[in-house]
Amino acid sequence: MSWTDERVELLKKMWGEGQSASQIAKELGGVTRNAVIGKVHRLGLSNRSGGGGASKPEAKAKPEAKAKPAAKPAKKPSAPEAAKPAPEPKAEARQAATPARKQIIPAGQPLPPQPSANEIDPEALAKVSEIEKKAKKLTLMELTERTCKWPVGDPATEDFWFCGLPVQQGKPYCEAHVGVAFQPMSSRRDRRR
DNA sequence: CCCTGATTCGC
DNA sequence: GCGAATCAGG
Repeated sequence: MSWTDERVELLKKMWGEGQSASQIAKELGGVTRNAVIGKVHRLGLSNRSGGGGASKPEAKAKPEAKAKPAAKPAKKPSAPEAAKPAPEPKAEARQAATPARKQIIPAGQPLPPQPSANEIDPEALAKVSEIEKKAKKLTLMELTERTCKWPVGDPATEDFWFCGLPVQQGKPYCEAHVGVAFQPMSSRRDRRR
């Protein structure tokens, strides 16, 4: 693929819209995000500003200088995550709803809380039970830093496994489980739907 | 690990 | 001019 006028045009348009290089590359097809970025630079629109006279008095001379002009408007408009986790459940003392068992988990690492029939958004719970069907059902040893560490079932039984779905970046759980793990305290009180 | 853009450098 | 490889951040 070559950079035809049309393709360059689309590139400019998308870049101007704040699309990421990978998105643009995907849209164009036949190119990688590297190609897109390279082109963007060659076109001289690395700085997403249509301003016009993008004066660049200084450019090279300092290969080590890592200047951060900073110009990140809003790349990811999609972020249905508003409420932040208030109480990080890192505490090990969080064993609420295991029916009646000595949930003595051998692992030394902090394990996630049990679903606890607490009061959680019905929706969130529904979501959980839903995804638990798709769960990878991993064993303790199969867990990685990229797998949801939400435990399901009774540790003292064969019927015990970890969710194992892809975690939400940063978090220890998948999206669904993050939902019930980090309850916005707001919805805790006076939550009726 | 996933992602982002920035830079380099052989082609 | 091109873009893979690499670098630097998040």
